[in-house]
Amino acid sequence: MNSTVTYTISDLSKHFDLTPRTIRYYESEGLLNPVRDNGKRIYRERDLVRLKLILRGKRLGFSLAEIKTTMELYDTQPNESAQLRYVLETIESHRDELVQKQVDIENTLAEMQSVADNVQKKLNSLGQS
Amino acid sequence: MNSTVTYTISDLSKHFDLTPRTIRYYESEGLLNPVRDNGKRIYRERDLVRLKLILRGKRLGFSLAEIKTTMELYDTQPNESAQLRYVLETIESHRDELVQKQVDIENTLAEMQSVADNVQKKLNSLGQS
DNA sequence: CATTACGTTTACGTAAACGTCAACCTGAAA
DNA sequence: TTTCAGGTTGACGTTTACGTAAACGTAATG
Repeated sequence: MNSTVTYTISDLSKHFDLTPRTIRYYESEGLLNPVRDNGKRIYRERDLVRLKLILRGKRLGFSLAEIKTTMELYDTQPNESAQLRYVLETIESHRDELVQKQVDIENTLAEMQSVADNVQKKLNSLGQS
Repeated sequence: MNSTVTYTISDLSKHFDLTPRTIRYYESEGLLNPVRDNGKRIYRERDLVRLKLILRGKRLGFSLAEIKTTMELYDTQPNESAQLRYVLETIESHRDELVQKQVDIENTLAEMQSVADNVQKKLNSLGQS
């Protein structure tokens, strides 16, 4: 009972609201590699996961190249201690970058709230006149 | 006693680690507008603030066009209730987008931590053999 | 059996965000 | 006074992330 679920490119296209062109482009850049059935691309669960990672990376402002190297880093499981240490260092720097973004978001949200408050006050006083 | 602090383009260039070309580009796109002294650009506090906003926006993955319209939105103080309501709506949608990014970051950090834990375990067991 | 839907590759086009000259001006320092 | 460090405006080049169109294959459907 090997119920391997598969998807066509238009399945993914609809589900993630991407054009087929975009999905093929991600493959050409080495971010996806679906199997082929008579030339046609067949996507499996693994590709779905990768696509989600790509889109999340893009939402966070990372380039496809960055997303690729990151996924490769997390995929490969090295055995040499030097390599392992390198992975840890890279994760560390990625973490720092993400924490910086958190700070940026917090500050931006706070500023937005203050602007929104002012606008709301203006709206209230205007409706009351 | 009008102590108006000013900066040259290379001042900003060094302080923000940007090339002059980049700073001029931001101006050409309407994101900055320094005054001129005999043709030369003179930047004041207001420009510094704007530049910080630009860089923060970029760190969060926004385009220069988005950053521009956002800064304009927060700059202008409309008086019509329709306009005020529009500002509130826009802020709301920006907020949603930022909150989504927060979620993305939280999830990413969690996954990174789990990978780091595994790598660390591997490193420990390797050093112990 | 012709059409339609869906897929493929190849290739040129495009917008954004700068990099990289070239050719020029200008004020201060040697 | 020459020289040089720093500034200016074009203008063309480059990378990324796709859009778009052409030309073709294939499988199901009326």
